[in-house]
Amino acid sequence: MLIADLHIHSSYSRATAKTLNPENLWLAAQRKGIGLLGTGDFTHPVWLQELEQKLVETGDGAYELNPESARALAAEVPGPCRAPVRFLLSGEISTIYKRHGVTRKVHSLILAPDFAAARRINARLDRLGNITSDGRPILGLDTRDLLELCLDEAPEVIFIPAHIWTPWFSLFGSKSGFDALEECFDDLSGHIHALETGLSSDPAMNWRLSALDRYKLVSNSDAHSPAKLAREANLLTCEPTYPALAHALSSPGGEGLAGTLEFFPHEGKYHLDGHRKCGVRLEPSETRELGGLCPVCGKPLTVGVLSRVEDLADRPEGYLPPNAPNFESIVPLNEVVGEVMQRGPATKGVTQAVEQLLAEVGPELFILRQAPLEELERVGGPVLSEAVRRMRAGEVVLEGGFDGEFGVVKLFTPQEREQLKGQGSLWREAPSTRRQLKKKALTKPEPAPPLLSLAESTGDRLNPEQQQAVAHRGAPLIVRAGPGAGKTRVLVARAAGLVEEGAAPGRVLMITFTRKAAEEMAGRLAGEHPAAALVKVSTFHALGREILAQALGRELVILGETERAALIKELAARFELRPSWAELTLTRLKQQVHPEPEAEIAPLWQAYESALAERGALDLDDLVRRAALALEESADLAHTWGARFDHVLVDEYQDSNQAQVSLLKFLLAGGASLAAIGDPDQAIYGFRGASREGFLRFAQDFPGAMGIGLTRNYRNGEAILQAAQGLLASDPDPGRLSLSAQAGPGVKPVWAELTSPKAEAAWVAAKIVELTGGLDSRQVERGDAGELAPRDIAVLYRLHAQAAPLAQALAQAGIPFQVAGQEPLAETDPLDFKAQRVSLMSMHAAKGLEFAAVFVVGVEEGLLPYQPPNGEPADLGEERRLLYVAMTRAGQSLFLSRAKARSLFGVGGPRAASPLLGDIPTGALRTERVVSRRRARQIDLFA
DNA sequence: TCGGGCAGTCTTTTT
DNA sequence: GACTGCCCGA
Repeated sequence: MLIADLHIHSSYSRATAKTLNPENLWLAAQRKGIGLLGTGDFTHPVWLQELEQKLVETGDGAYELNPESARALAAEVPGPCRAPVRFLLSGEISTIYKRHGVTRKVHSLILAPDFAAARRINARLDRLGNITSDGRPILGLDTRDLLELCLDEAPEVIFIPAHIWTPWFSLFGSKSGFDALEECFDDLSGHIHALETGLSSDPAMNWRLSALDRYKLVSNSDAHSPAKLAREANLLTCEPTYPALAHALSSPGGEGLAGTLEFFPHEGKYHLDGHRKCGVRLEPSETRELGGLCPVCGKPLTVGVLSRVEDLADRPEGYLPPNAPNFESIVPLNEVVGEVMQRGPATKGVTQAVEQLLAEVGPELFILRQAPLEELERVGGPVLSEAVRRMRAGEVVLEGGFDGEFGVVKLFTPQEREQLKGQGSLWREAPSTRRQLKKKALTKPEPAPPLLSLAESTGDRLNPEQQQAVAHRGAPLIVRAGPGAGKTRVLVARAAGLVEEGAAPGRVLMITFTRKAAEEMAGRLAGEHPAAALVKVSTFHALGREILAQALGRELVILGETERAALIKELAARFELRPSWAELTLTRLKQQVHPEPEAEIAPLWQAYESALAERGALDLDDLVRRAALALEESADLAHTWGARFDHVLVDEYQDSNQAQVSLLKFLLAGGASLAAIGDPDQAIYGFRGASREGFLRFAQDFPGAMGIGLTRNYRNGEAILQAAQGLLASDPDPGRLSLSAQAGPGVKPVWAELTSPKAEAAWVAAKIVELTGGLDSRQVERGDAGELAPRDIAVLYRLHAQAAPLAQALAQAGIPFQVAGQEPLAETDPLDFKAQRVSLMSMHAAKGLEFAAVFVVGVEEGLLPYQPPNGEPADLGEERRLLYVAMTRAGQSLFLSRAKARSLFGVGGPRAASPLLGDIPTGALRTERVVSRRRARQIDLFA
């Protein structure tokens, strides 16, 4: 019989023993009696490298410690324990992602057939996330997609959902799992053959689900230290090779896998239900009676494994399937001896006694399972043999674990201990009074924010104003819509409505400002109505390009951004002008169809234009302007494009500039209808020639215009909206709409002041861990868990230069993230577009997006409003709107923060809070006092 | 013609 | 703080 423990961790995983290296694993495996051991953490490149150096292949994907090391270490293995140890490459991956609107956190055990396959899988994972920060990496990837990736790289991969019943991180977990395996793995469900039952459940509990009949049940230790190896394990009758194991775990018959060694499930940390903080432990029936709520704090209970099994079970307790594999419940030897000696399982005396047993009897699992009781009595005394007998017979006293608290298994009653006292060699040790473990006072966690509806609008129905905007026909329409008012929804519904009324979809034009917005819009249109998918969606730039290409009869040569900068730099030097100023000024000029360059720029303007002409090239800004010019110059062209569309819709109208409006007028010349939507309070592209005034001038540009206001905000909690609207009040506008929050009161935005950008980044990372409900179980067990997925969270900054420390802190915390606009450096993976991560992006880039939680960092003087060194004075109004945009991205939670000192472009020193902060009404924010970590540790020590 | 040293510069974005 | 471009000496 071969004992296999396939799920362990290395020292490269969080909260694991530093001694977890190949040599110590080899030693520990023999002491336990394990013949086949997973290496753990093969996804960690450094660990994998160490394994490659220290292990040699024995053929068929199994490895052993190199002979030199084995010889050198042999003396350290107690004689009766010496036996061969084979390794298989194993690892665990944590996926955290949103599926069907619910945050899912699932752990998967993966066995790779050989080093080459492990490296292939790692190469793919490396492109999708951070696999170096932790031996058990966290990826924002759907578990199904992870399986697909593994199958792509190694079709023979063994993929096992890990500890399937634990509440926080598992396939069937009550907090973030699924009700059926197929919900998780979809079309790839057939590739799953085995399930890991975890410490808190045993096979008997799993047999109660007929849905699991077709799966092999395996048990592993998930050890974080050598001592915990094989606390659960598998009994194999097959050869110690990868293919043999793969066969044993997938063959429909029983061959190969004879059974498992199990914890008493009660001893697991999540067997029963309850609240650790409230001291409430409940049986499943009690939980049901209480409606799942804690009788002390009233919040939802942490529902444990037993409850969860009962919820999904379709068979009664005690059901025994035909040909049920065997399983044995065991208690770790140091716990057995600890109880015999009335000492803690990790105390010196117990350790010595265990050592003696290993040296005289054999490996731990042999002692627990097979050693003759007489022999145990001879070495350890009658109490020990009686303890082991009871364990083998299942005569134990159990106290179920709950909400992260381990359960207790007792072999003796106190009276028995008295009676047995004084007998046997192990018993001679004087019992010490058990020290009461002093529990650290838990910091009181903040109340969990009430979940707000993030729905963009009220279900399927449009509100009356939205409806009016959709149904309006005739005169040009301008819709002024605050954040979260359902702009996109109105545009999509309007376009679809026009098509349904009989408009030819190809003659309906939807204009956006970015390609991303265009793509999203096209997707939404396709979802709304099959014919609406044919509506033309384009950016102003793409449209200009199309018009110009037609006018010129050829494809355009467009000067790249770097070439343009180089050219301007060259010319600026010739005319003794600052290149950055020249670039900006040229761009601004080109936002008009007929620019009038002022004297200072005129020579450069002319030189630049002739340089372009010489190359037969255009720059980006030319696309719209030149298209408008071409339409002015050619009546034919103007006629063609004036008749091209029957309906034109424009998104984000506050971003349009004079050249774009001019182009728009040409498109409407043949009588097409116009509907524009936007929010002048979100005009943040003044540097590109767009101004809020352009929006307010709509009625002059398009006479007879009809205006509609959308005032119901479906995105932000009321507290967030109030703070944001308060900010704007410093910039009065009689036309401004007063918005009403539909999503409930929500919680106040948080304001925090940190000492440095690094401290600020660390604070953000810690908050994100909280919001996602912890990324590992230790974090989860600390308190109330948030339920956001990484993709629900964004960190917004004024300058890209702020991204670096944030990225570093998030990487360190193992949070999947992406920095917008600087991805193409690394090779992209086909699964990249599906990966879900925390977004780090500029406030500008965040316009039009929404997130459940938003961090606005660097709310500091000089940074917001940004004051460029020796540049023009900042446009306070525009920067205020920028902060407004940033704040209104947040649905549930908004965090504003600053560093008290920051060095920007080399100049360091203290920095005040942003003057814009003073525009937010006092009381609209909740200031969070942040204690630095060093200080916090001191307080902790003296408490 | 090379390279070391020094001064000047540093947003936000569109195909 | 990091990069570029320019000047100057060898």
